[in-house]
Amino acid sequence: MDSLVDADLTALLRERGYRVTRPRRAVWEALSAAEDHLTVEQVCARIRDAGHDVDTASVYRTLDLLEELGLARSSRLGDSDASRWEVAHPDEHFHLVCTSCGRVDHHIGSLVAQVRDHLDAGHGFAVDEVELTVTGRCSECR
Amino acid sequence: MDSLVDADLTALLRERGYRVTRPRRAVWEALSAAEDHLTVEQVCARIRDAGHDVDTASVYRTLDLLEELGLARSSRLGDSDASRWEVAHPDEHFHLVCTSCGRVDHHIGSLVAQVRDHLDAGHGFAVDEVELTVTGRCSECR
DNA sequence: TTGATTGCAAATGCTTTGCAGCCGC
DNA sequence: GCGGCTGCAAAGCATTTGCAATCAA
Repeated sequence: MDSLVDADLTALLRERGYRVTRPRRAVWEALSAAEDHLTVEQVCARIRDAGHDVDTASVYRTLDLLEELGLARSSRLGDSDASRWEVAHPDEHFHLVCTSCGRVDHHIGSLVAQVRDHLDAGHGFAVDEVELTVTGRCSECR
Repeated sequence: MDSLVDADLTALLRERGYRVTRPRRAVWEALSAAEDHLTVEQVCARIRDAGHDVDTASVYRTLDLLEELGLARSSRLGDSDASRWEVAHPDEHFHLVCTSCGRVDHHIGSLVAQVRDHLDAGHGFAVDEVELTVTGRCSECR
């Protein structure tokens, strides 16, 4: 699996004139393998667990780069003050944050697209990004 | 105007067993008078402009209190890392952030309610808060 | 070789906290 | 007067930055 993931990253980096380095591969692998959203600290931890060691500053720099490349996406979820990162999925989705168990679910649907269409069509606002976060209690905690 | 605004705050504070102090009134007045969203630093500045002087820490504490009372609302808008505060309007709205001029518009509509209904009805998720932020370019900047 | 990239450490900026003194009740 | 609140200063975190050393190309 890593090979495919790696191929994507490598190709994109080269294409844009960036170098393919170990920190960059490590961050990307940690992020791709993650089920949930990761803080920078968690990304570092997973890289360490995988036997590598990458400086926190480099992780920040790499995540910013991945975002610029369209491969990663950051959001501020819940009440924590640390940004959380995930792989940028092509489909638009939003987040359901449970205030009780802390779980973050993805919810894929037409809602985000509806917002986009609504604004594009009638309000002269050129939508770039739609960020929708819903907090509450999930089905298991309610 | 201030008198009405003040009356609301005073009554609510007393009711909940909190004291009515000058910093609390000053923060509330600054926030109520503001058209747009204010950072903590901006709240301090406006209070100073009004001839008072309040410590930043107290402003933070007061804003947290106002949020708990349901009078104020905070959000992280755009790319800035400082929270921005506004009076908690009873109607649900979302924010349109222009990445070019930085302006933040309120947009009132049924969209937020739609999201809420959608989730409440079919997904077993007890919605507490819906936060919707749209970034892009406003009609004047596009 | 060459310059982009990293690691390290220091700096920055927002926010929180401990505590002594003050002031609303 | 009592105890909640404030102001002050220091601490806490997440994030950024300067710079010399490193390493991909």
